[in-house]
Amino acid sequence: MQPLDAIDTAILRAIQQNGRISNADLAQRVGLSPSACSRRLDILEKSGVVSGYYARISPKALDYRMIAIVHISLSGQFAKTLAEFEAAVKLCPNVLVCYLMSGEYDYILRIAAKDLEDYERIHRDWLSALPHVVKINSSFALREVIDRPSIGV
Amino acid sequence: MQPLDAIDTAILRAIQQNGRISNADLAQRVGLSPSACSRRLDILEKSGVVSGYYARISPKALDYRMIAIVHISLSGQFAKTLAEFEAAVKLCPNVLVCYLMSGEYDYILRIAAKDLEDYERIHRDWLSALPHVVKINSSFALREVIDRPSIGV
DNA sequence: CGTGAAAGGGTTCACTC
DNA sequence: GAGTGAACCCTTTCACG
Repeated sequence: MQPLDAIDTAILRAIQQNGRISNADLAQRVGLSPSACSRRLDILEKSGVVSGYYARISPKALDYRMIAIVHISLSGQFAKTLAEFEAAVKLCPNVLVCYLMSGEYDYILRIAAKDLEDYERIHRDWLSALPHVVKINSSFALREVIDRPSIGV
Repeated sequence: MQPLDAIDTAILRAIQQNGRISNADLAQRVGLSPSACSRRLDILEKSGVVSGYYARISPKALDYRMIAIVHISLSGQFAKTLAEFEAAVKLCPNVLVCYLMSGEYDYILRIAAKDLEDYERIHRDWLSALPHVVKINSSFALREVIDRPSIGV
């Protein structure tokens, strides 16, 4: 991937804020003709810099008002242990993010729940049932300060 | 917000996967006429269930290969202390996510960096310079298992 | 990279069931 | 609420300078 110039950067910034902007408007905003802008965007999409377009659904509007951050430790780091855990965690729709980590805990999860009672259900029926888990540590978000879809460019 | 029926759910699922789907295609996919589909989507947007559309930029394509999870403790929980910290953290473009938390640490951050050297720079120039910080704990993602933009509907 | 034009498709009405 | 049909606007995408 060749480095991005100022115009590519401006394109990325624009479509990151508005994924449904038309090519004509985008071109005007970055100071390019529609054809040139379309060519650049095409390259950015085909090269994988733009990996897709998504609608953002507000969790609150769907009545998901709680965000929990959960640290999990497993009984070992064998490949089979990790694979089985990951296959199981992928089945839980409340898990928004899951990272395999270095350090004290093996996994960090971000989980959406409707309320504390809902979280208790998730904890009981999903988290505690995950294979190879030996330690679960939950904490709760009091406020969302930043939530960017990607790095600022 | 009134509860969503099966068609609303199907609409949300579709636009979550493809934010640039045309209303005509969307209508066909959920089994509605274009006009009815447009009306429903309009309601979903105006009521805030759909909070926007955005392009997903691949951090890897921009050469950001590292994800760090950082736990931070402040010297107090006074409103002024939190406000000053949050104002400062918002200025760092590498911070993708920041939550004010209950529990042992005050904040959890998700940070993108190009490599370890880049992360050291961020740690030195940004994190350590944030006001009121008394404790920083960094760990690194070995693998991204799940990263959903929103909850599955 | 910009211009211009052609073609194709999408959105959005008013109206009906 | 949902479907139909048509008009209008806009977008995309060429070939060429």
